[in-house]
Amino acid sequence: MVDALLTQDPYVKVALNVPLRATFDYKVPKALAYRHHIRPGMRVKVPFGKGDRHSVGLVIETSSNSDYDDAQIKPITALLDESPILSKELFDLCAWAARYYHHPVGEVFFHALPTSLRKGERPEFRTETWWFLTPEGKATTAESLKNAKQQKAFLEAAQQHEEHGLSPHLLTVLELTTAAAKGLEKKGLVRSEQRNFIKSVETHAHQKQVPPTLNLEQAAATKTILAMRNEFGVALLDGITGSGKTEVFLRVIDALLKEDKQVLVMVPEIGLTPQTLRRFENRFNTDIVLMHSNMTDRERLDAWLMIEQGEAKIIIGTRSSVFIPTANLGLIIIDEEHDASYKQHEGFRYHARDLAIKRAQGQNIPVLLASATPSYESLANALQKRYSWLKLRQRAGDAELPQMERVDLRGQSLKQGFSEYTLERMRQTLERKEQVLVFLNRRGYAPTLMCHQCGWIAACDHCDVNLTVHKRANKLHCHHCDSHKALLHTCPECHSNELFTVGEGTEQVEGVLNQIFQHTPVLRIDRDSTQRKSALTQITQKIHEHDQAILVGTQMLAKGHHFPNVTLVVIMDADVGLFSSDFRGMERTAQLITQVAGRAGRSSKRGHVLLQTYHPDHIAIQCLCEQGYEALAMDGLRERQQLSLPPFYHQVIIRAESQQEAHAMELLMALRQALSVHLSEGMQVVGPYAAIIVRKAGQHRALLNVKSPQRGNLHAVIAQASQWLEQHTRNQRIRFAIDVDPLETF
DNA sequence: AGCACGCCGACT
DNA sequence: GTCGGCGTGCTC
Repeated sequence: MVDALLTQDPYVKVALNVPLRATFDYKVPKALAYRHHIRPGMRVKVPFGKGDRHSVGLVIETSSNSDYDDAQIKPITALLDESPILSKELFDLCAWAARYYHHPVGEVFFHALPTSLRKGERPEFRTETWWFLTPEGKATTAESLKNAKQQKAFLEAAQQHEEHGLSPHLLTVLELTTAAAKGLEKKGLVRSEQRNFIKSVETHAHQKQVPPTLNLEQAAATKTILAMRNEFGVALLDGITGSGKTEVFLRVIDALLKEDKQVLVMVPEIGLTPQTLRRFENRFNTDIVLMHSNMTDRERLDAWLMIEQGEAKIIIGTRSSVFIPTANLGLIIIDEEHDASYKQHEGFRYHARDLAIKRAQGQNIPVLLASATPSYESLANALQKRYSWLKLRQRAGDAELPQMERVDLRGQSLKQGFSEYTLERMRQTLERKEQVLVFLNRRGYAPTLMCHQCGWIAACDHCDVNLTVHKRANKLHCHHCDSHKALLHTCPECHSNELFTVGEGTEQVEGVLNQIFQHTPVLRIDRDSTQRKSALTQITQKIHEHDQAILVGTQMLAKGHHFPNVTLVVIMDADVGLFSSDFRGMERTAQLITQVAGRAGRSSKRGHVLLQTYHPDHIAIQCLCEQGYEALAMDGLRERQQLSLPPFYHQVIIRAESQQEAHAMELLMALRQALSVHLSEGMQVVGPYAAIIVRKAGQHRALLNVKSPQRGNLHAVIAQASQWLEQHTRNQRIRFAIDVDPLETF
């Protein structure tokens, strides 16, 4: 004990959940050091700030000395953990992420913890009361309690479930009351026991299934992945829609479960459909834990503990589950790896795919990236043989790939955005009792409201964008800051009442199609129509009920849902993204079109895709239609290399926001000046330039783009920049953000 | 991020 | 006279 006292460092460096890049030094009280061994990864309660304010902090390191004057250093109030709450691997991952993304350490560490643990609660399961029969209860006949009906029923149930006891779940199912239980407890016939809440096996919907036979490609992919299973490595499962990627997942998971390993399956934010979950549940007779944003704090902590203690073998989660602690992780799968929702867009701007790879490296396990439209980054890695490239090019059940056809809109008279040819093809499809999917990535009724007399356009008061017309809600809505106001009928400038809409959104298209195809149900799938909890399930149900139907929707349609009877897909505006100011515009559009096109013609019927375009001869549109996504991506990568763009060059964007128009820009100009002496060969600084939408939610936004062919010197410069920014934004009302590997550059 | 400190307008 | 508005500065 005396030895422990001598070896314990007198100071600890603590990370707090504040947006500050510093850690804070505290003293370890002798009494605490005598009883406990404080180590990195443990939570502590510390005084922080004025008054007797306290915060929860995480010990980063123990230290024999401090740069601070000993008199100013406060002692730790309490030690909250007996052992580190973060494993060595996760601790290192967070520390690495804080450095890589130049984000305040404390915020990174606390981001990795469920809310209740951030607040200092104990990492314990919620307990629940179970009821058991006592020997006296066993000897008593239920009949003797006929005066107390509830107690009689309870005792009978307890006798029936003598072996395992009565769980709260059983109590509800059997309609038993706790009042009865307490009554029987008093009589000494039953006793209660507090047990950890663990997702109950009895609620599991497992049905034994015969797994389908794998085709040659699937079998080869499965074999390759399994051969990688004992060491770090990345495989890119590049499989067209319908090629059976999920079946490959299931086979690999099955093999790992047999070795008693855990598998983390990451899915995009909206990709977590009940369909996906059911598919896993039907296959595996093991607990599957979900981690997503709609869970309560309590549910989250219980799931976190189940995974940490190895009770749950399969984890399906969104972005933040990359930080989930595991007992024996064997593989990370990232489904739809190209999806932008893996990157956090504010605050701690990490990319879950990239962090997953880093994590796997630290734990020496493989990663499986999967997509029908892999990101250019991953394709580049596959080309350079850093990833194993596993291609699935065959569709299950001999289904043919959808045929892509361009519809030339030039000189055509359009009916609310549809060419006569498109409408005719829709008619034919519906007559065959098949379904049509119309894709338009624009919500609302129309993107613009304009005055016929004076040309006034409805714009947002807080952002530099036009307001979107939502006719059904009778509102003008800003899709950037979410503000809305009542739909106007007279022009506020010239008071004419000749206001008209320009362009089409899904709401308008839904209405138009309802008029044209009066006997066909038209169903809309977008954020507005699926806001209510069960709305999406209801809509998909309706789709399956009818033979003919038209689905109208935004990119929500591209994610995960299967519509087996859709044989025609109409892309209303294939040109968005062709002339985008963002270099990733083309990649995004190609992914979206390919994903939506993949919804068509799954089984015996071949699918057709119509791309309405004003640029049928555009090289990209042509390439996508005739040669497909991979060919277009290869062209795109060549172009990226020539233009020194990612993934060949690395980028960091520094964003600044200020109330005052010029402040953000001036700050970044000064920063650029300050950085100029630190720049090395090959580095470029672009900007500062105003954001495309300069004003968003009342803030004026400017950005500075720093590029380099090497990561090392780029990070050195950004470290300088972050230090400079912390100093120079201290008293001004300017906010800044560092975005490493940004997905958006405007 | 919080929170306290501090210096100027309309009110029981 | 004060209550409170949120600009400014600091947290080991």
